[in-house]
Amino acid sequence: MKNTTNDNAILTLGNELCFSLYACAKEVIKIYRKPLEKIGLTYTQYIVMMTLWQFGDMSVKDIGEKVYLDSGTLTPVIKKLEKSGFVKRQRIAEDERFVKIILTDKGLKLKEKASTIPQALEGNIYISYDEVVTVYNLLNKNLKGIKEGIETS
Amino acid sequence: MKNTTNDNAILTLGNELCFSLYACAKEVIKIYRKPLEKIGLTYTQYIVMMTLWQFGDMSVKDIGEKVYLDSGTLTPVIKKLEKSGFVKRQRIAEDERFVKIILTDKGLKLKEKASTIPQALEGNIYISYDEVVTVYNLLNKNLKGIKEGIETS
DNA sequence: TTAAAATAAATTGCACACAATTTAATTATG
DNA sequence: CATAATTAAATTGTGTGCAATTTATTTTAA
Repeated sequence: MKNTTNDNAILTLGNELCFSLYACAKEVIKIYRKPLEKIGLTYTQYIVMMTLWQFGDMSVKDIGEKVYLDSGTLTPVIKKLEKSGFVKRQRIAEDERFVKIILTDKGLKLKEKASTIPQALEGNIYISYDEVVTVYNLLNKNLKGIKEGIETS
Repeated sequence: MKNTTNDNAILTLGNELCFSLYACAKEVIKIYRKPLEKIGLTYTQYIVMMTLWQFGDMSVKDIGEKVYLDSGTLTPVIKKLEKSGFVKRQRIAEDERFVKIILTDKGLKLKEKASTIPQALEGNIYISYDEVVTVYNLLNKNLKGIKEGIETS
């Protein structure tokens, strides 16, 4: 549902919200840094691995659509994951333009270790469970709108 | 109000929320890129300028506290703003450790041009005004908690 | 059917973002 | 009062993030 009001107030507040998003994302990701380092991942590598754990082996393009990153960012990130031994890269025979990213045994095993990562948030969330649900749903609603807005532009 | 529940659900959902924050912040900031480029700013430079417009001349440290960035990021950003002629940098006589960032005439005049920047969000916000208010308040509440949690740790 | 258009990755260049360290200045303390 | 501890910026090194371009491959169309 696209907002088409002429009211300027939402734009001014949206501008403030943009900064809050920017700052809050950075600060929350900072909480993850140390525990992720212990299992040998950066946050960007972590969300790529989570995508592979959840959806299985997939192309760079498909990963990019899930994590909102393009090949310019993903190629070096995935190459580092390969160097760490968590994934393998393989051109797809049916269409050599695609590179399939495949979890190795080591990458698959990492999933268990990574299951403790969300505990880093313990004591670092200052809104209630219901409020987390509310923010989560509204951000995803907005994100979906932006994504579809770009696709159809 | 620190959340101290043992319930694991909020951590799992918090982990998902972290990604939504990360993705939503990136996508919204992307909307700003072109209009900001027209007035000669990046998003990071924009939030530094907004801080100076709102609070007046201040030190690198004080800017950092407002925008959640350290001198490692701010020093090169501010040097670019200086090269563009929007600010001047000046050591404070009373305490030479501090560098005061001072708006130039050009930097002050930019405020008017920048007042049109939030219009970039027109047609790109897919939640209602009330929902924007809700997300904004909850993110700031959480951000405040994290900030105070770090200060007192 | 083959040259043009489209597509997926990779590459390039620029701008952060941040931890860790260094430098310079100020304050605290024995 | 002199040295140690602290503090603010700057520097260094690594890792994104993205627009624009390039390369390789596949699809479309004349």
